[in-house]
Amino acid sequence: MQATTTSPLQVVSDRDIQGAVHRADQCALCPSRTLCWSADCATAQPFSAQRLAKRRVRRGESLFHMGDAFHSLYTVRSGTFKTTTLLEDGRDQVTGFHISGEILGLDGISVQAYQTDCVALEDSEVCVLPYDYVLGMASREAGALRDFLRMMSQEIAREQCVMASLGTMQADERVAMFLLGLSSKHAERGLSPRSFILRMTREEIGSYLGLKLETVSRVLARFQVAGYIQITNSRQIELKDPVRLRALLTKDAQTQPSSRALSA
Amino acid sequence: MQATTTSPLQVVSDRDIQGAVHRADQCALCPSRTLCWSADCATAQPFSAQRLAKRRVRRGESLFHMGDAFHSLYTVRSGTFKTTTLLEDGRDQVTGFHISGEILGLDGISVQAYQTDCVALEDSEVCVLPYDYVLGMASREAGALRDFLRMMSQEIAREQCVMASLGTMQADERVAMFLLGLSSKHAERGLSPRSFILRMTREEIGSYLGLKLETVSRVLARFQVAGYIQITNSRQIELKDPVRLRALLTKDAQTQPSSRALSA
DNA sequence: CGGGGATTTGACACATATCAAGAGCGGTGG
DNA sequence: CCACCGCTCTTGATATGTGTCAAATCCCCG
Repeated sequence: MQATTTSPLQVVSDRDIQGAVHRADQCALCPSRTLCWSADCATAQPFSAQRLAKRRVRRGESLFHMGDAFHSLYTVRSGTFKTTTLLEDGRDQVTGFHISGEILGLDGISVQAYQTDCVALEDSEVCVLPYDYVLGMASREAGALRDFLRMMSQEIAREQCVMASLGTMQADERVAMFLLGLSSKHAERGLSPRSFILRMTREEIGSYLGLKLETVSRVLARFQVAGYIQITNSRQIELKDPVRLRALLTKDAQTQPSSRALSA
Repeated sequence: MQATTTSPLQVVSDRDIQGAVHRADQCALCPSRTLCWSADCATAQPFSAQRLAKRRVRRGESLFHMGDAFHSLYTVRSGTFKTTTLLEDGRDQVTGFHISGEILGLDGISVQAYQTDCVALEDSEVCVLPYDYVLGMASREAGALRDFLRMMSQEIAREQCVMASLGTMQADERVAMFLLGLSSKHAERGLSPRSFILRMTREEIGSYLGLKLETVSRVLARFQVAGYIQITNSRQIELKDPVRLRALLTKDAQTQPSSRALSA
C-alpha cells in the first residue's frame, strides 16, 4: 500500500486509491496481459515509473454509477461485471457482460459522466486508468493511440452485433449466440471454451438478450434436452455440441430444426 | 477540381479522389460545421495547407461495403446514410441512420475493414478523413484527440440507447423514440424539429427498430389517428404533439393509454 | 402514361410475455 | 445440525403483441 506515494496521476479519486498500487512489470503476470490495453502500453513504452491503482469490487458492489462524474476508465483484471442502463420509465437493461482484459467506462467520455451502471457479478478487480493519463499516453505514444482506438472501435462493433441479434433473431438464436459468445471470450483467454460458469442470473441474461427470464430458462431447457448443452446446478454450463449450436445461427429455414422441433 | 494537386494525404483511394477537394476554410460554410469533427480540427489548428477530399454518393450507392479494407473515416456533409450489417444467414439489419455532421466508418478501425455496409438514402456528400491523417492529427493536437474520442464515445452511448429500446420497448415506444430521435437531430442542426422528411422506407425503419414494416406502418397510422403526428405522402412527417409522443416513453403503465387504447 | 416498388389494411398464426405455483439452493440463526 | 427464509430457477396454462400472408392502393420514376 503506497497510496501516499507522489504519483504522476492527477485525477485518481479517493475511492480508486483504495486498492494497492502495482507496477507495470506486474502486468507481465496479469492474466489479461495480452488483451489489456494498459499492458500493451507497458510494452510500448517502459513506464515502470508509472503506477496504476487497482481497485477491488465485491460481488454486488458498483464500480461506477450512471451519472457519476467521469474521471477514469477501468480494465478488468479478474472477475465479471455487468453494465446496465436505466430507461426513463424505470426499467433497466443489461448492455454488456465484461471479463478480464475488457475496458469499462468508455461511454462516459462523451459527456464526462458515466452513462451506465457497472456492477460486479462476483468478487472482482480492476486497473484504474485515469482519463488524463490515457489522453497523455495516447498523445505521446502512437502505438497506444492506435490500440486504444482499436478497442473503442471493437466496442462499437460488438454493440452492433448485439443490436443485430436483438433486432432480427428469435429466442433460440439469441441464447445460442450468447453462449457461443461467452465460449469464445473464454477461449481467447485460454480458458475452457466448452465448460464455464454463468455468473449472471437468468433475468440478467434475459435483459441482455431482450427476453424474459422464463424464456431464457425454457430455451436452456430445450437445448439440454436436444443434447446441445449440459447444465449443472443452474450455473455450470458445458457445451456438448457447439457445432449444432452454431448451426442455429446460420439456419436457412429448411435445413434446420425449427424451435418447434426443439420443443417436441 | 484540383485532385492532381500534391497532397499530404497518404491513403486517399482512387474512389475518394473522385470528389472535389476543398479547403478547411470552406468548412466555415459547412452546414455541419459546429458538429463536424474535422471542422473543429480546422479551428484548433489552422490547416489551410491541408486538403480534404470530398466525395459524392448518389442515392442507392454505397460509401463503403462490409469487408472493404479500411482506410478512411467520413463525415457527412449533406444527405442521409444508412449503415447495415449482414448476418451469417443472409438477413441484414440497419444499425443506424446518419445525417450531416456524423462520422461514418468508426467500426472499421478495429479490424482494418468496415464491419457494415453504408448506403446513401438520397444524393449525399461526405468529407474523406484518411485514417492516417486522423491519427496524426490526434497525436499532434490534444483538442483533436479529445474531440475524436468524444465522438466515438457518443457512438457507443447511442448504440447502448438503441439496444435498450430493442430489448425492453414495444413497438409504439420504439417508433416514438425513433421519431423523437430524428426530431432532435434536426433541432441540433437548426432544422425544424416538428416537420421533416423520412428518407428511409418503412422496411428500413422496421429493420432498425427490430420490427416488420407492416408493424411500423400500423403504429404510424395509430399515431396519426391519435393526433400525435401528421403524415403526408408517406414520407413527410409533422409532429403535432411531441409532448404526448414523449410521454409514451416514460409511461408508468397506469397513467398512459395502452397500445390497445391507441388502436381503438 | 405505364409499371413496379412502397405503403396500407385485414385476417390469422405463433412466439414470447404474463401469471402462477412449486422446487431447488444457499445462507443464517437458533 | 436443522429449520427457516429469500432468491433463483423451473414448469405449466393462458394472454397478447407482433409476425406472416395476402390483396388493394398509392405514388414515384422512367
